Formats: sequence, C-alpha cells, structure tokens
Amino acid sequence: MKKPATIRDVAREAGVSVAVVSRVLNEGTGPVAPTTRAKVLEVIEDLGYRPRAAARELQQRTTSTIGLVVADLANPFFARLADRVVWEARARGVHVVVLTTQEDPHLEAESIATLIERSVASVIATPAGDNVDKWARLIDLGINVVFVDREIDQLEQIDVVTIRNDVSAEVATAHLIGLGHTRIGFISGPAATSTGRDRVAGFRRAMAAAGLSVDDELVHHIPFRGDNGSDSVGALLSMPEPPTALIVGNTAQVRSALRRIKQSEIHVPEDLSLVVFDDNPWTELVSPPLTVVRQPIEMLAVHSVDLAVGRAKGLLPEHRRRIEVDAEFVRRSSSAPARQSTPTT
Amino acid sequence: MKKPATIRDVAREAGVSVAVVSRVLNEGTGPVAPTTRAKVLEVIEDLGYRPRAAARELQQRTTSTIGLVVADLANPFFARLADRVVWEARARGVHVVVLTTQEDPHLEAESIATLIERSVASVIATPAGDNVDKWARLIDLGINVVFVDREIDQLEQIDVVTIRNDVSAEVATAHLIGLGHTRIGFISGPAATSTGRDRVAGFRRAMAAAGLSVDDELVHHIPFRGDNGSDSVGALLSMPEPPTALIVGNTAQVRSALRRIKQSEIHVPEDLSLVVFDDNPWTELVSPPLTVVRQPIEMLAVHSVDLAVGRAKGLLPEHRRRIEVDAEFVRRSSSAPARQSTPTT
DNA sequence: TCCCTAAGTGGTAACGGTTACACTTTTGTA
DNA sequence: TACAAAAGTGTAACCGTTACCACTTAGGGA
Repeated sequence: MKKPATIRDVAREAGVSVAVVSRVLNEGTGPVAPTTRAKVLEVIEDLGYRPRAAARELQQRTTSTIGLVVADLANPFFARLADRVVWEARARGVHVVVLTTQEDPHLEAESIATLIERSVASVIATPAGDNVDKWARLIDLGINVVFVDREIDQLEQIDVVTIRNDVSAEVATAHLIGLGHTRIGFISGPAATSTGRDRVAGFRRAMAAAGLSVDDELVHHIPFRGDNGSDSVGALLSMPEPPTALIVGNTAQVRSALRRIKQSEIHVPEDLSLVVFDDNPWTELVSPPLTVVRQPIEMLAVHSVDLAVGRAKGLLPEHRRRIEVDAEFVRRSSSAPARQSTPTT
Repeated sequence: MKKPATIRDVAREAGVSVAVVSRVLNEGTGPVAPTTRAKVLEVIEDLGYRPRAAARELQQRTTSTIGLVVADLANPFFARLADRVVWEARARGVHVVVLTTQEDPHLEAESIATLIERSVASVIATPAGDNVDKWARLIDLGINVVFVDREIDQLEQIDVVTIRNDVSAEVATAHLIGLGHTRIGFISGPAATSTGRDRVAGFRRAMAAAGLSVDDELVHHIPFRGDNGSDSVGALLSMPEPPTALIVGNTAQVRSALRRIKQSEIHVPEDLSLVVFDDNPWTELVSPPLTVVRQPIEMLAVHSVDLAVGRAKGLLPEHRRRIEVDAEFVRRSSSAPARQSTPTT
C-alpha cells in the first residue's frame, strides 16, 4: 500500500523539472530533447507513475469524462446503447460515468447535479421529460448535452440524435394495412415523450393515407415502467371489436405485452398480427419470431459520442445538430394477412 | 456559459471565510453557528454552488467513484448486474465509471490503468482471467477490488462475490438425472475461468453420485464471445449417440445455442431436455419456456457494492471476504422425462 | 473576579498537476 | 562573425478544496 509517485518524484529521479515531465506527458505542449524524453519515460516506467486525473482536471477545469444518463440498464435497449457508448467513448480516450434515472424526474435532477460536480465535459442522455430548467442550467455551465432517442421540445438548443420515429411507425402501419388490416392497435410511450408522440403521429398518418379512420380506443399511451403493457393488451383484446393487428411502439413494454398475449387464447399471427419496436436478441427466438422495427443502436451511439466529444473539443460548428437515422423494418412471422379481411374494394 | 461559483465566491457573499463554508459542506468537521450555517446555505442556493469534485479529490487523495469492469453491457447478465450496481452505489452516494473489456485481456489492462489514474476508491470486476499482476498492482496502490461472478485463483487476497457454481450445476444435473437422462451434454465457459471450471465440477459430481460415467465428448468448454454455442450444439447433435439432455452453463452462449437448436429438427423437450444458466426476461417467452438456473443478480450487486464501499470507508474487517449466494433452480417446460429411458433398474 | 474550556471563526499550507514566462543554449542566416 | 530565432529547460503561480492551527469570544465553576 505504497503511495503513488507524483510528477515531482519523476522529475527528481530524472534530474529535470516538473515542467519537462509535464511536457513529456502532454506531447505537443512544448519542446523536449529526445534524450531527455527517453530518460523521463524510463523513470515513469520504473516508478509506475500515472498522472492523477483529479489534479489535471482541477487545473484544466474540464474532464475527459462524459456522463451517460439513461433510465435503466436492465432494459436491453439502453443496455446496448450504453455498451456502444462506452465502447465508442473509449476509442476516443474518454470514460463514461453511467447514471440511471428509473424514469424518475427527481433522480434525473440528482444525476444532473452529480454531473455538474464532476464537471464532465459532456452528457449523453435520454431525458425523462421534466427538468427543463435543470438541463438548461447544464448547458448554461458550458456542459455539452446530447439527447438521444428522445428529446424535449422546449430545449431547442440541445443536440439530438434519434431515429425517425414517425416514419418508422408509418412504415410498420403501412405494412399491416398492406396485409389487409383495418383495425390496428397501437401501444406507445407516454404522450409527454417525443417518441411516444411521434410514433403515434406516424401511425395516424399512415392510417389517414389509407383512408382509414383511427379508433382512439385503440391508441394507448402508457408509461415505460411498470406492467402496463399487459393491461393494455388485456383491454384491447377484450374489446367488443378487438383489433386484428397490434403495434407495440413502447420498447420497454414489449415483454409485458407479449406475456399477456401468451397467456391468452389469442394466436399470433392467426388472430392477431404483431409488430414491435426494437429488435432484441430474443425477438427471433420466440414463437413466432417477431416482426420488428430495428433501431440502429450503434448509429445512435456513434453519433451521440461524436457530438459529445466533438463539442467538448470545440471542433464542431456552433449551431445545434439534429441527427436522424433510419430504423429498419424487419419482417418475420408475427405479422400475416388479415383473416377474412374486407375485400379490397 | 458563466463559470461556476467557487467556495470563495460563497464565502465572500456570505461574509465568512472559506473554512466555514467548507465546514457547512462537510457536516461534522467542525462547529458552525446555526445562523451562520443558514446564511451560507442560502448563499449556496442562490449561487447554485456545487463543490468541484476534482478539487476535493485532489485534496483527499480518493474519490467517491468506483469502477465497474465488465465484459460487455450487451450481455443481459452484465447489464442487469451493472444496473443494480449503479443503483446500489447511488444509494450510498457514490458514482460508477463503467468500463467494458469485451473479454480482451489487453483492454482489461487498459481499464485498470484508467482506474488508477482516476484514483477510484474501489473496483468491482468480472476478471477475464489474465492480468494477475495488474490486479495485484491495483490493490498494492490501496484500491479495493471486488471480483464478482468470477475469480482468479492466484489472487487470494481479493474479495469475491459469486454464486455457488458447483452446487448450481449439480442441482441442474441431478434434475435431469432424476428425469431419467443418462447422456447429458454440458456446455460451459472457458476452462480458464472459475465459473467455467466450477460448473463442470458440479456436473461431474452429480453424475458420479448417480453412478453415471461422463463422456468427455459431451463436455464443451467454449469462449464467452463469438458464436461457438451454435457450433457446440451442432457437434453434440450430430454425434452417433447424441445426448438426450443438455445444460448450457455458459451464460453468454445460450442464445447462440438456442438458435442452432431452433434451426435443427430437434424438438425441445421431446428430443432434448434443456437447462440453461441464467434467467433472462425472455426465457419464459420462448417456446417452450426454459428451465433455468436463476442467478440472484441483485444479491451479487448488493454484496459487491457493500464490499466496495465498505472497504473504501475502512469499516470492514481486514481479512478477505468470500461471499457465496445460492442460485435458484426454476423448472419450466424445456426439461422433461427421457424418452424410452433405460428402465430404472 | 479570574481562569479554563469549548464554540465559533479565519488564515493558510497542502494536494498534484499545467502553463506562462524568463532564461540559457543551439542553430541558422546574412 | 554577429545576431536573431528557435529549442530546451526551470521557476513559480495557479486551479478549488480540505484540514491543521491559531485566534477570539462566551459561558461556567471555583
């Protein structure tokens, strides 16, 4: 349990000043004679010296750390996002502090405070929806914020990386309409979230384009957490005239919804065609394999980290960036032609 | 983009010295008059002051940050572990820097170096198996290390939190034996990892206890990464005398193995009984729902964080702790009696 | 009344880096 | 050969906290 060597130890041992050692450490900050450099590096190796991040940060008033704020790592979508973010960040030499909010605005506010204390350079977040002022304060302090997957309308100055939620939902809906379905249910995220709204918007647009009216009873906005997916499915299936197709656009509720369907007498896709948002490793392992909207998570992560790190280094144009990537529609076996569909005109 | 307030700003504004502000911040470090405290708190609120973590860390030579080193957040096991670790850590007021190694010793070594630079208080890790000296160096520097899920034999001084791998495998095996199976395959992790070894040990013990011999061809040690699960299943199923039951003890390869089984003509459980390690949210959604060994991930996380934080605060006994928790055997429908099993003597 | 103790407060040296600036030595060029 | 520019190095002042110590005041007991 020996205490670690400091830059002064290295300087003394190498017979130079701390300034020289610092210059060796941070290449490009000043000239160092080749022989001196070699000597210093040797001593560094000998002593097992590692510069202390805290000291550097204190002086530079910024960190090589970024914050990642997501709801919940137990959700595969966030987990895979986090995985890629950590990975991409490492490739750029920065570390990631992960904070989870459980979709709770209060915990989110706490996370923001923490990130300020840590004076992180940037934050990548999937905002819960509230805390407008808190997020604003963050950028007010010069901390770059990138929203990924979701966004907050009032914060127009913040970078956003997201999939084209409306188009994705539109494509999924059109697919079902093409199969002859006219009564289509849609389970979405909270109306307070951009994803929750945009997906429903796309859904309605596709329905309208096909000249179909939307029964508002078939559109459910439910929270990300809890077991509401099951309840929604239950409600939809027990309607006098239940839908023949269902889109689950609430990533976090797919499992819950699926469980309820399995428990019921309903057969997929004979009785009910199913399309769900987000492709998981297991969507093709269940029976039947699910037709999904696959979000290109790697792209979301890469762009987020690019923005977060790029802004931190100040090598991005001032104006706010809005990056939208396309989701991929993957047809599997959970969607099929509507039974005894009304003849196509 | 105003620069954040410092402790001196607060002191000036409140008409006191920085020492007093510091004492208000760190309750218990010295007396402060109630009225003074109130005044200081008010100014802190007004200015939106937050102490800078870097400055504090520099002074105290330690952090309220712990490192979490896992292979891969895309793996649900690690993702859920990370989720709970982050959660439990927050409850204790510490943050988590997450680093992923992709099971690559080189990346792991790099992660260790990073954690030294950050002078984290503790590290929770699922070691890949190499880097014995690197881990040793970490504890040499006074950084507490807790291994979770896996361990490294040569590092006996390090705290370990794990499930009883041997017993779990034994129970799973006994379950299949009880169903009349005698040719049982076992796909495990690398022999270089403790989990990979211990589970096979438990398997052999159960077989021996039942007076059954083990065909070594049926025991596969495969890496955590890649698609070897599929290959292993392929090899096992194409044997002249294939096993009638299979235990997949390699958490990361369950999906790959399952996919291969789905692609084949084999029916579960009629042709092949299946037990897999680790209960995922989707194990009960596939057909048939899988019989699993459920690892109590929350327990692993809670104990890990307890150790990591406890050691950091120096309120744990010196000697090394080894915490083993029981896994739960969950019988579902993927395991069934052996067809035309040899009459029970 | 005097002292002693405790409460309350302030001054300031660390902590371990980075960096502006001054200084000396080379090197290049007219 | 002279002189300017560039290369190489060292000194010391920060960065924002904490913690040690010294100091002042108030209160209580003899």
